[in-house]
Amino acid sequence: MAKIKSGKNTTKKEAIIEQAAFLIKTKGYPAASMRELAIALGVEAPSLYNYIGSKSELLQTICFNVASEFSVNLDRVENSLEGTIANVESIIRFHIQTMLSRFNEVYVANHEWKHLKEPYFSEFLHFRRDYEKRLAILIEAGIEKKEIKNLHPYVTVLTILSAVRGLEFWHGHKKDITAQELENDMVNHLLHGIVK
Amino acid sequence: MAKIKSGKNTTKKEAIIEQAAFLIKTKGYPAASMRELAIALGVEAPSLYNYIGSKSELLQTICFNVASEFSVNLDRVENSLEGTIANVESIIRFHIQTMLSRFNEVYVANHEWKHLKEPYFSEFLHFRRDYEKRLAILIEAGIEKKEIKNLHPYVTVLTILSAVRGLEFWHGHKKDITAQELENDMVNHLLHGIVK
DNA sequence: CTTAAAATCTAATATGCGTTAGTTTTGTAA
DNA sequence: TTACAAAACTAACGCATATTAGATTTTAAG
Repeated sequence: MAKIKSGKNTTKKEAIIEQAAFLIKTKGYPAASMRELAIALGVEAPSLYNYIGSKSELLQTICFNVASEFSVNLDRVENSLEGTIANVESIIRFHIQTMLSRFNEVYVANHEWKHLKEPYFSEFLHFRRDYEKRLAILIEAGIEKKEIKNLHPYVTVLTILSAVRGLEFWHGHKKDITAQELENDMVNHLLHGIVK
Repeated sequence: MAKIKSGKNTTKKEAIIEQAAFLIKTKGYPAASMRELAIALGVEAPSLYNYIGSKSELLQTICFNVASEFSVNLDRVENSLEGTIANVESIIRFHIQTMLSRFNEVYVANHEWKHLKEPYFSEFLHFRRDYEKRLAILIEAGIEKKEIKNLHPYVTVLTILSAVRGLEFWHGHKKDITAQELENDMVNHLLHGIVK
C-alpha cells in the first residue's frame, strides 16, 4: 500500500540508510528496530529487505561511508605542501564541518561501530587506529620542524579528535552561536589554548 | 547453589552495580542482558532481583553516582579562592583522574544515559546542562578578569569536556605513556595550545 | 536440633526481535 | 489488454528478553 519515499537524486536504499542513521543515533543500534525504521519510512518491516540484506549491513554501510570520507580528506592533507599548523587546522575544520553537515551518520560511526560484526568490527578498529597513527605522524613532523610543542603526539591527536567529536552536544545550543564562530573558536582553542 | 561474590567492604548490591557498569560499557545498555550479568556474578538471573528492583535501576544508580561526584567537585572549586586558570586546571585534572580510576562507571554515565527512563532521563539531562552552565560561568569570570582569552565560553567548555572524555580511547594504549604524562600533556594542550 | 528467614533456583509469562516464505498489489512495457 | 517483474503485504518461525511466582536450598539464631 504505502511506498518508501526517496528524494530525486537518492535511491530508496539511500533513503533507508539515512533514516536508519537517525534512528540508530537516537536509540542506539541494538534498540533501533527494523519495525520502527519501517514505520518511519511508511512501510512494513519485511519490505525493507527488498533493498537491504540485513540490519547489520545498514550499520556497516554508515560506518564505512564515514570512514572513507575522513580517509580521503587525510590523503589530501598528507600530500599538501603547507606547514604542519595549517594542515592540522585544515583537519580540525574538516572534522567540524563534516560533523555538522552529516551529523547522524558521523554520530553513528563514532558511537555505534562497536556493534559491527566481525570481520567488520576488526576492520573498522584497524581503520581508526591507522587514522590516529597517520595524524600522530603529522604532529611529530611538526614537532621536529619546531612548529609544534613537544607534547606526546598521541595525546595531542586524542585531544583534538575528542574535542571535535564533542560537537554532538552543540546540536541543542545552535541559537547562541553560529557554526562559523564555533569552528573558529574551537580551532583557536585547540591550536593556541585559552590562557591569555 | 552459587553465590554472588562481594569484596570485604562492598555489599552484594555494589558488586552487581560494578559488574553491570562493565557489561553496559562493553555491550551498550540495550544489549547488556540480565542473564549475562548474572552469569558474570556466578548466579541465575532471577536471583539478582533480591538486591535490585530492575535493570533500569542499575543504569540510574550508575549515572547519578557519577553525576554526584562531579557535582561535588565543582562545588569545591566554585568556593575556592584560586584564580580561574588554576580552577580550570583543577577541574580538568579531576575529570582525567576520575575517568581513569572509575572508568566503567564514567563511561556508562557519558554514553548510556540516553537509555534512562523518564523522569530520570530529563533529570540527568538537566544536570548535564547545569554542569556545563556552571563551568561556562567560571570561564566567563576568567575572561572578565582578563586571565582567559575571549572565546565563546560554551565552546571552551565543550572543548574541554569532550577532550577529557576522549580518554576512553586511551585505555588500549596504556603502555606508551604514563597516566601522569597524559594528564600533564592534556592540561598543557587545553590551557596553552600546541603552537610553539 | 529446630526454626525462621534469607538466598537461590526452576519454570513460566508476555513481549519484542530479525528474518523468511508465500501471496497480493502495483507499475511498466509489449 | 496482457504479461512480467518489482514492491509491497500478511503470517509466522525461532529466539532472546525482563520479570514474576513458587518451590527449594542455604544460612544463622535460639
